[in-house]
Amino acid sequence: MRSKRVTMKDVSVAAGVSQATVSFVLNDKPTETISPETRERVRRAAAELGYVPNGSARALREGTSRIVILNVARLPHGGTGLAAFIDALDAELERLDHMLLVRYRAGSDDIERLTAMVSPRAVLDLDRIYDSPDAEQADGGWTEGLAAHTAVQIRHLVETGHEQVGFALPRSRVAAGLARLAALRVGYARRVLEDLRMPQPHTLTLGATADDDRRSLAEFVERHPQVTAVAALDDETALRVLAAASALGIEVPGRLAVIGFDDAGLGEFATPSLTTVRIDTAAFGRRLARVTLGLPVDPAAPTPAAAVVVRRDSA
Amino acid sequence: MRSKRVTMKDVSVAAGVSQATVSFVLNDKPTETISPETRERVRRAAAELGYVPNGSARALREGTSRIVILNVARLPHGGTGLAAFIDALDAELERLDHMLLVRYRAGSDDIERLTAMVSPRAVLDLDRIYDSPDAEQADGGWTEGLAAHTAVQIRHLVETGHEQVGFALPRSRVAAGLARLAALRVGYARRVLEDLRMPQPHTLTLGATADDDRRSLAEFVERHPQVTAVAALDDETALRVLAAASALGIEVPGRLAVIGFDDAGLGEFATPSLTTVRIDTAAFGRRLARVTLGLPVDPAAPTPAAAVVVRRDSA
DNA sequence: GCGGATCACTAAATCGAATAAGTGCAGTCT
DNA sequence: AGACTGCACTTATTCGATTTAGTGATCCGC
Repeated sequence: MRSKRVTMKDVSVAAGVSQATVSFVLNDKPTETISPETRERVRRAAAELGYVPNGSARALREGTSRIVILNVARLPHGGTGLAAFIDALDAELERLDHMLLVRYRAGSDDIERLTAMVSPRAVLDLDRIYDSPDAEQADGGWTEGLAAHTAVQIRHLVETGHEQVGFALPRSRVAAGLARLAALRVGYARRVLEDLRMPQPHTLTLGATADDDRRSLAEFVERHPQVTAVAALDDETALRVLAAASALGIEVPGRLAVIGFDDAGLGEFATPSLTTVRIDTAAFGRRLARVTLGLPVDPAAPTPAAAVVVRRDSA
Repeated sequence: MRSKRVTMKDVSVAAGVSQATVSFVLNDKPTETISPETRERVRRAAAELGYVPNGSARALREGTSRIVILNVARLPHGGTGLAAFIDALDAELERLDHMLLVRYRAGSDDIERLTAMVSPRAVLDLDRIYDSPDAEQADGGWTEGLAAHTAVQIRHLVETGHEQVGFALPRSRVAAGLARLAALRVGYARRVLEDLRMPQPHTLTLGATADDDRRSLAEFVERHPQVTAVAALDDETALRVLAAASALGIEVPGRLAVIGFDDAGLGEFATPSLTTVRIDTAAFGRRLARVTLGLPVDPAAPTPAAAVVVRRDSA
């Protein structure tokens, strides 16, 4: 029952040509001249036998496999933006005959092991887009987009009349690998406020438990009574602010408006329901796929991904 | 600057032996007799040059790479149990000189592509433990544990005096790939209740929006007034039940107790805070790693992983 | 002191694909 | 007619590891 893998040799025998010819046909080598009839025969034989190229052999010969690794420090808590990003990246890579695999547990030594074991075409980093041998700036517009999207979040607060805003971060998660992302977000928030000639944000750092959150928030509102709205790092953080506010009797959005980031699904079910920013990361994903493989980016593609405020009750 | 990869040949030259000898030494081939001095020389040379075996070459020769794929249908929403499971699986595989990579986007054709491209040692499925060529029942005690853990969840409700319980499922997620897991959980719940000579559970299926949830819950409590507690598929589902109950003015846990599954972190911050089941999945992960690679399972290892009720306010 | 076993290795084949370097043949140019 | 070019392929090498089948040297028994 276990029919062994079909190799190029099998295809060549079936088509009555040499193995090299099969390779030329199947890879559409433009430098080689193969007659249309032979091409057809080879292709048919390959299809009939169900030939699938062996990735290991290919990787050995070419020096690099057709695998792209996405490095994620910790298990992500499903924001829809992240999911869509991964989906799109994956789909586009698949179209380009590559495959996306995700690696948890970052670490520099890990990347070395990874490189040796799978010779990936590139290693991307969710947090910091990692350097690949092919594309120096394999960014795909991510950070650029991050700035734009942070602007959408902050601007919503300003446009709804808030003059002094805060930025909420979870301490534990920041330590666990979101440090860089958090720093970027805070930086962009500062810049947006500067551009709008608004005062800089105060930082609200949550703790490890619900009690910590309450204490932090209580202290925060007391220390900064002029702050009437907070933008959170993500929806989970925002939901924690909501919970703490509810426990403290702080009215949301009356006394304090709260806005999340990267709609995570659960926000809709909170009370008050969470206003957040929904990001169309699919375009990013597709673009990053091409950039990563060193392909030209379709200039007609919509470059600046859309981010819209999902306006619910909390802001 | 870009010093090319160190190969076995390089090591053999440095150690003054043949390439075959290097392979024998580095892989500790028991059938071969190599003198201690030579072994030492080879090892030193390899260490000095920083030799790392090429995974592609190895995979080509051996027919299978040292990569294990964990197939996850959709982006998971970080339960701590899942995270710990993945961490432990990963760590143990690393100890055994293998590597865990995660693949989103399941699908049978995908597995074929995957097999061809990376020749993984095994493909595991978060939902259903997938068959690998080596281990027929590469289960690692997962389903067995799932039964035990579901029992812990249900028993908590029964022990706190509830005579008729419900089981809450999200419709959308069930469709999106948790179908099998959900079916297993419901099945185990039924069995536990049967064993306890309690009535079978009624199913509460949530919808797509907060409004749907409210309607579903309102109908559920009206139809089944005797149900005083619900066990949820996971924490996210439980939090949605909590939100709907709060909106409907249904007292939790007074009128309806709610218990989650696989402590997801956010439950602590809800009001009322979510009672849930915390699972020690690390032992599973380690065990599964060994089973997957066809290694004997350490009999001294604690087999039945512990699951404890994290008792908070909702049940 | 000579056949055979054991030791400590080495040479070479192998995995499957990509590709550089040929090869034979038809047609073209001069 | 002979050299040359282009076409349609094939042969053979390569990637880096594992592994089988040797190969000389030493040791053992009788």
